[in-house]
Amino acid sequence: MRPSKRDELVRKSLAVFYRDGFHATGMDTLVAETGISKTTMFKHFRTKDDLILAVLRYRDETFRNWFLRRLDERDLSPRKKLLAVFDILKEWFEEPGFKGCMFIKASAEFQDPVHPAYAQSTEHKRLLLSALRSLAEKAGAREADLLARQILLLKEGAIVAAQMGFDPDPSGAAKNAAAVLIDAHIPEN
Amino acid sequence: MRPSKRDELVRKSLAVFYRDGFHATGMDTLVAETGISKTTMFKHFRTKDDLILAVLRYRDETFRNWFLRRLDERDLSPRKKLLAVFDILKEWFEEPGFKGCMFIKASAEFQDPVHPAYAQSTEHKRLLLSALRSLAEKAGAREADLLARQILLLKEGAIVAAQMGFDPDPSGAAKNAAAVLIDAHIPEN
DNA sequence: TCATATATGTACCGATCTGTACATGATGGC
DNA sequence: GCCATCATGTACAGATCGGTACATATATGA
Repeated sequence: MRPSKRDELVRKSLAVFYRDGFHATGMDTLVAETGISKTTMFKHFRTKDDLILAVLRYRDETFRNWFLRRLDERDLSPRKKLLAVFDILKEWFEEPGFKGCMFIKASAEFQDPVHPAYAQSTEHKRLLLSALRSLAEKAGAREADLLARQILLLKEGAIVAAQMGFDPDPSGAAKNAAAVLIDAHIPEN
Repeated sequence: MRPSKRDELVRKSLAVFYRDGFHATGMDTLVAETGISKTTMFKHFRTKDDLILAVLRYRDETFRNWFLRRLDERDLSPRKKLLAVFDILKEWFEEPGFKGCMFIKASAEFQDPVHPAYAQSTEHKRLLLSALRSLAEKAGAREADLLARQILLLKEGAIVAAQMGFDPDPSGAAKNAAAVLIDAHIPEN
């Protein structure tokens, strides 16, 4: 397996960036924490920003795959899947090293809309939104787009609340709210 | 007026931190952008972190005062005030330099729960939540605490959506959702 | 007018930042 | 065994980081 060192670098850097932030993490810290030499790093990525972009791409793939796969594992109706979103969210929040959403944080540190990290972060959310929209359509929602956007708003709000710790049970409150919205948008069967 | 220079420093630094981020803004940048000498800065604040904390305190005061005052200006019932939250949010989003919530960003850059900037950010949200809870109680909500938390989740989600730009009308979608929740929680009169 | 407090400009400290040069070591295919 | 590739360690460049020393204004109040 040729490019395994590169993947290892991306995976391990992700953990450090996620824990400590992007600007706050120097390349020397990455050397110390990943055990990969600086020479090798700059051979695979021309700049720190390039590495950050690769990390974000990797995060988008793994997180989105995990999330959507987790949704599909359960053999639920589209309607119930929309609710199950918040059960999966709860699992995530309870993971030991949970520190919020990497893309929210990336867009907070790279605010310039022209910066690729910002664009990448927005794209991640758009892809999730599109998955939710398709679920809402399958569930027969009257205004599928609106419902999907509202569920995404609840999800993002819950993530922020979980990260900042001002709500005792963000996923629970969000799930309860989502249930009310779903009932309002989808005719009971 | 003795401490006017200090206030000026806080106000002007806030603008730069808000626009460019905390770690990404150096003290030399602050000198250039505020026109205040570095010597003076370090006479008023022992460290950069101390300045950041003063900025966050100032932001908490001004933003929360602005938001709650704006709510009270309109002579609405508590129920309608809960909805008006999202009209005020919309105003904020449409301001020229809008770049998201300073406290979400602060807690993203200073993730250590022990860091005072993190604590300060959480406190800001708690204070807003408590204002919403008191509104929900006055409105006669069955589960005032839950309703307030859900409205706050929608608000935070809308802020993230507005900052990242993945939703065409975050405040509108959030307001619509809030209306449904309010109707579910508060008996129509 | 004199004393005190506050602000400024410049020059600098040591540490850290991203990124590079270069010589050496490991690895694997033929 | 040989060669090309990939990884490593060290050492460093040039810029920027947060923070300080010090001498000089500038303003205020008695």
